[in-house]
Amino acid sequence: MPPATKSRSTTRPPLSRERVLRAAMALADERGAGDLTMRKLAKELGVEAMSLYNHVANKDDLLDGMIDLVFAEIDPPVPGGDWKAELRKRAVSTRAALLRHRWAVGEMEGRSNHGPSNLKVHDAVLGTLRAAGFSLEMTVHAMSVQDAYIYGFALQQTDMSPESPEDFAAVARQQMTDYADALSELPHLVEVVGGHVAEAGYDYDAEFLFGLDLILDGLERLLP
Amino acid sequence: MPPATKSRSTTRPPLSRERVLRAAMALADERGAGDLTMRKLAKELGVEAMSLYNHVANKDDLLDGMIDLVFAEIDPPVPGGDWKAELRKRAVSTRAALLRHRWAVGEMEGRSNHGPSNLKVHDAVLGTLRAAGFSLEMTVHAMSVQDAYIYGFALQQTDMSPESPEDFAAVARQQMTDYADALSELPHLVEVVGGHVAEAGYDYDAEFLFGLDLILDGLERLLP
DNA sequence: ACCTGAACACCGTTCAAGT
DNA sequence: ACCTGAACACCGTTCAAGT
Repeated sequence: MPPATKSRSTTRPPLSRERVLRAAMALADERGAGDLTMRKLAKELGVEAMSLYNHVANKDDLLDGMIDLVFAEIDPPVPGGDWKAELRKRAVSTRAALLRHRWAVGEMEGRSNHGPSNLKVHDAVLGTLRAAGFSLEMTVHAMSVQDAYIYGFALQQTDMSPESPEDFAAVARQQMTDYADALSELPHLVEVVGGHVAEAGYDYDAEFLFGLDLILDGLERLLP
Repeated sequence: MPPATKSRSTTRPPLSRERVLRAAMALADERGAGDLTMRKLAKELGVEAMSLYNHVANKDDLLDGMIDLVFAEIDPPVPGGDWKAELRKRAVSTRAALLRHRWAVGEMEGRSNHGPSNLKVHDAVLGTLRAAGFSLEMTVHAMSVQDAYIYGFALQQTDMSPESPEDFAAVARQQMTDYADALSELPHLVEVVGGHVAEAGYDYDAEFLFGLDLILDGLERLLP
């Protein structure tokens, strides 16, 4: 038996950037970005707030790191394969990651430091488009429209909370009675939401795929 | 001359929800959403922070109101006209409003109270699609894909700061040297950014219209 | 009815001091 | 090298008190 050094072996493992980022991600996932605080994060790690600054430069650096962890979860497309299938897979995988970490899309605004995982995914997207035969110019267009759509859809989905088509339908019905007074000026909203969504519901997955395929089909038509 | 009542006529006009919202919008436009603070907003209005609570319920209510002011600036489409032209105009006008108020898109996440101007624009979009001949189901799809694209594009544009194609090209060239060590693993990024964007630049307006027309053309093809 | 002073329970971050 | 206590300059919001 080794001599009992003044050991603190039951103590938490030492802090590291990795551990700080992981804990921050877990905290934001559970309680939302608004509740992510240097002080609360430190408490979660059994440490004082000021210790975090040994591993991240500041809160912005922390968020940059967290966001790149989200990008690390994305399945990058493989250049040279079936380009439409590969890009479809990447889009679905990106949306899934943004749904697992709902705080992410709201924090992406204004951020200019793209992390390595982000760059890796985008390199793969560009490579897939080039291998499919798109010109340099068209490759830029094609990535831009896909990214805007994917992030924008995720932004909208964090907007209204009901998740299942059925819940959505219930909310739609409720709103029809809540807003009753204003509705005389909103005939088309009444027709579409009251007459369709309120009974058919709103299926986020199907809705996402509709737009995604519309865009991918449109791009295919532009191939030389 | 009227009797000099104990007047404070040189005083600021009395507070009102309208005046509070306008001042908040001006402050956020000038200094960004991060600098919008109940205390700073009050100072701007020559008043103490606590007075604001007579006109807005809390900061969230303030942001709801500000966002609806942004929607009020959007040119709604006119149902029954040339549907593609009308929806194109609405998309361009939405992007312009989001560019004038760059804080807005980042604050839209998680918000579930849609204001009257928001509802009015969306009612007009739905009406335009219905008048064009889209089914109820397809109308929902069509609005969803357009909104996702418009908001997502705005989100991306607040990401990287350079505005003109030339500035963008300069940044692209700079990045090619900054990231030099990582670039051996990012061949496609080097090809596209280094070989195209670095000299042609990146034109946000043209880029936006490319994706917008791709989507509108795709929708047209789905008309009965 | 509208405004305010003081207070409460928080923030991110710096800095000198500890081990 | 890593951690911390105390402090600074802030936050949003409540509440009782003023006019």
